[in-house]
Amino acid sequence: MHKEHPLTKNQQIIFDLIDKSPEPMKAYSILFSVQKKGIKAPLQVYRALDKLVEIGKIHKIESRNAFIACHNSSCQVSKATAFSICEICEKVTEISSTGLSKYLANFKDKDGMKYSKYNLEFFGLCKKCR
Amino acid sequence: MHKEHPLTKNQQIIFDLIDKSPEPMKAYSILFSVQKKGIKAPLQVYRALDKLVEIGKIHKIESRNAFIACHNSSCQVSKATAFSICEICEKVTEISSTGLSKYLANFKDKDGMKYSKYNLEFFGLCKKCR
DNA sequence: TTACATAATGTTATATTATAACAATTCAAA
DNA sequence: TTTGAATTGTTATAATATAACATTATGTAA
Repeated sequence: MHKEHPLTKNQQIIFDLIDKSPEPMKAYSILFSVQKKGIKAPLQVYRALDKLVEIGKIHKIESRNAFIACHNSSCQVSKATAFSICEICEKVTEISSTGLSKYLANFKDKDGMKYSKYNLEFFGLCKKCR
Repeated sequence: MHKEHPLTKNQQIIFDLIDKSPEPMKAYSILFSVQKKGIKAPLQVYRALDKLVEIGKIHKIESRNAFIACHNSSCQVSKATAFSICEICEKVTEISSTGLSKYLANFKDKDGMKYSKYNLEFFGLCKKCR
């Protein structure tokens, strides 16, 4: 369980924006959208993004350099992420599969080593784009 | 099975460099290293990298914006990649586990959808850094 | 061989993504 | 109420990646 720190002003503004977006948002597109609210510089955006990622409110889609809000209530989620990405329309969906997360959380490599964190990105075509 | 296209000059130079490197290499560090061989511009590097990724000779570590040579002989490997990454020393190892790759290749999401490609990055501490 | 298509190269410029460094402010805990 | 940590504001710059266009090499089929 986490202590639920309330978000700060910039964090809240940026989280709300990402949370409402139907698609992953990129940092400079976020910057553009929040300039009217007084967030003027890239660093202000990146700092909020870093924090939001750290506390698990958003995730970074590494292959796209973009951010989506987390809608998965699980605690572990910032350390164990999986997404499906449509290679045509770029729609991204967070995958929450107990089977998958258990499998990966317990995965051991050749040396018997377990890992504390993972990120998995699946690529293919979404229903609409098939 | 692939038809084995021989690499072009730039591709070969850049592949050799990455292949010899004990750690993932970044594009501009590659550029710096190959300037004495006549590769002067970022685009020349990125084009070779793109091609090498496409044909599966190297992989991109998305969370690090860096590239490593593939040492996995499997054909599928450019569409199905998994790595372990040490969060202290940044050592990256390609994971080749039949179990893992079968599990992921056959993974279906809630809608019963399968994916043509995936990339998985595990994070933790390597043996030396524990 | 010639000519055609395709891929690769070279080059300049620029777009995109991200962080360094430092000063000022906020805010909760001791 | 002070003090320490986190957050913010700001300017500048670093790091990563692509656009656009001209040229050169390579393979393939007539």
